[in-house]
Amino acid sequence: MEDRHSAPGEEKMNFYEKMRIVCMAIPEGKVATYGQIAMLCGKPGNSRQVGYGLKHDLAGPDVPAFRVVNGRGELSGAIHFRIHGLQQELLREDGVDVLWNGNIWRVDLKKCGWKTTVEEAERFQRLFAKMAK
DNA sequence: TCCTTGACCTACT
DNA sequence: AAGTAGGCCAAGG
Repeated sequence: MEDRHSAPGEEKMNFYEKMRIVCMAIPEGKVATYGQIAMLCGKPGNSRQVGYGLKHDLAGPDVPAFRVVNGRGELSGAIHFRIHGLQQELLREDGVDVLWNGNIWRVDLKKCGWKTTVEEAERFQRLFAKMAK
């Protein structure tokens, strides 16, 4: 039982459902980090679960997983796409510059990172609360 | 339960 | 720039 310990009125939507909402909101031409998504889901510190969820398709189909990179702008999940090189290609189609540094593909977060505010994060929390009602 | 594994993160060199 | 150390935490064995 999952919400065995939840108090009355407490959040009922699970992490991966929230992940889907947040990922779908990443603007075209921008990228988000695992930590940023975890935070927007109301779970700062759960960045590893974002990667886990994407790897196992727990956020549902057609989520733009290719727009998710690590905190240094590296395409650390590229290896896990069905087709080799797919993430780079999709980002390029998005208009994002992807560079090979001799070891791993990366993007410039300063330039194409999705900038989110605390207000925006709070708006997501209210949305989740409403959806779980 | 305890232990290991990871599409991670920050701080520090 | 790139590498390391320590921390993080859900999942699965």
